[in-house]
Amino acid sequence: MANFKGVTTLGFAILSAVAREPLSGYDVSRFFSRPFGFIWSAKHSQIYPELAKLQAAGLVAHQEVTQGGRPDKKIYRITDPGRSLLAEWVLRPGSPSSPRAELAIKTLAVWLTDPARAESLYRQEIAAAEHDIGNLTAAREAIEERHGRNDIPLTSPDFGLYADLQYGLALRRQTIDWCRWMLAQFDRAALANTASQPAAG
Amino acid sequence: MANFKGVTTLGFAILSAVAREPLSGYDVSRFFSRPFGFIWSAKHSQIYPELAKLQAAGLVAHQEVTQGGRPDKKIYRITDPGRSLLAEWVLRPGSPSSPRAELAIKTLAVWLTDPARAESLYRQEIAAAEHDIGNLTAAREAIEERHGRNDIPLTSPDFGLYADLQYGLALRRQTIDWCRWMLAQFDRAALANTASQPAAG
DNA sequence: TCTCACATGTAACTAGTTACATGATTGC
DNA sequence: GCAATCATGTAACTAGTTACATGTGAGA
Repeated sequence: MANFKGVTTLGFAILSAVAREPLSGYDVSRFFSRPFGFIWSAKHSQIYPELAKLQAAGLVAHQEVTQGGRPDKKIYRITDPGRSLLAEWVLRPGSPSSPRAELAIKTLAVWLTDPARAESLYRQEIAAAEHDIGNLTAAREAIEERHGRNDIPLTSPDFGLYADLQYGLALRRQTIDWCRWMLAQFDRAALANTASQPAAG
Repeated sequence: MANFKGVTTLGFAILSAVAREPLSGYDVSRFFSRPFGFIWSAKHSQIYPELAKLQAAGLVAHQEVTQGGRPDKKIYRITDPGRSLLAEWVLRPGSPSSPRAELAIKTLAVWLTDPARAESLYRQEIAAAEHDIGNLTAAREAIEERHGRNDIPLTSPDFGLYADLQYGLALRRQTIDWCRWMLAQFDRAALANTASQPAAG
């Protein structure tokens, strides 16, 4: 049917999240926006039906929690078969996934446009990446407070998240470096342009 | 209807490709696998219908080429309205796109598994990234031969591709660094394990 | 009063992948 | 003989996004 034994990649993503700690659908949805959404994202409209499928397959189970004032919620936890299947899937060799970066497409066609106006594109990307770095760093520090810095036990549920935050941080820093390189290209061209024309004023 | 004035991001990706030089659907399809597929990918089943839509909108035009032996082909080139629309789209501020890295999900759940067996996951990713780097470097060198190193004119159709290859290379190198960090985490744990147990033999 | 956070779901649509369909030429 | 490259398309399906739908409590 899908990725591995009838479970999709999204299914395994959700399993990985509830394996760390029991979560409601709403919690899973939040997890896949901040902080983890920088690495993998999903909307609640996809999450609720997927949780139902995982439950039908016996990979998660839920417990209804009645709350005073707030709406009731369903707290999902992973089952033993769910944990086994997840552990099995993790060790399978992965298929290469292709990124879909809109900025890369824009860059491909940037030679058609005015460099001075294109600059803001990369400045905005830098600002967005810096904002993400703030969030990722905060999440990472929260984990470092619970364990030692660079010393999270490999068997701790925090280990995977810590490693992924590390990955996300490196990616954003990388993006910033590249955007700065792009801006330097634009500046180089602007300088060459100024030099070839007699200074006015 | 879609992204900008009825044209989807895929449509703009194809427009960006044919803006560089006239291409057949097959050529576009190849472009979105190697070398550019490391940055944005699309299958021919998506490309042929999209080219037809772009043509219906007057953004590209094709010319049929009869070939001896080989099947006939349609060479698409961008039209003036196509070029204008693309240039306009490029300068629009972009929306953040979310990556979907399977390895990141596996990493989130890696604490459930045997570290010694998980190592191969990261070794394979390193090998794949090194392979990609070879391809990207070859493509980059082909451009550097036509222009100077780090001296591609901003108005050359090659500039955008060069910048994107640069981006792809940086991303793959980044991935390798992170995978090595992961392997170091596993080794650290293995060493601690050995140290805590009396040596046998 | 209005927006935001909490909380769960469905419906309609768009985007992307896999599989089907056809056919010649080149190299192993 | 078999696989790969060239060449273009369609059909069926899966995955993901946007919009619809409902309701409470807290704070500005």
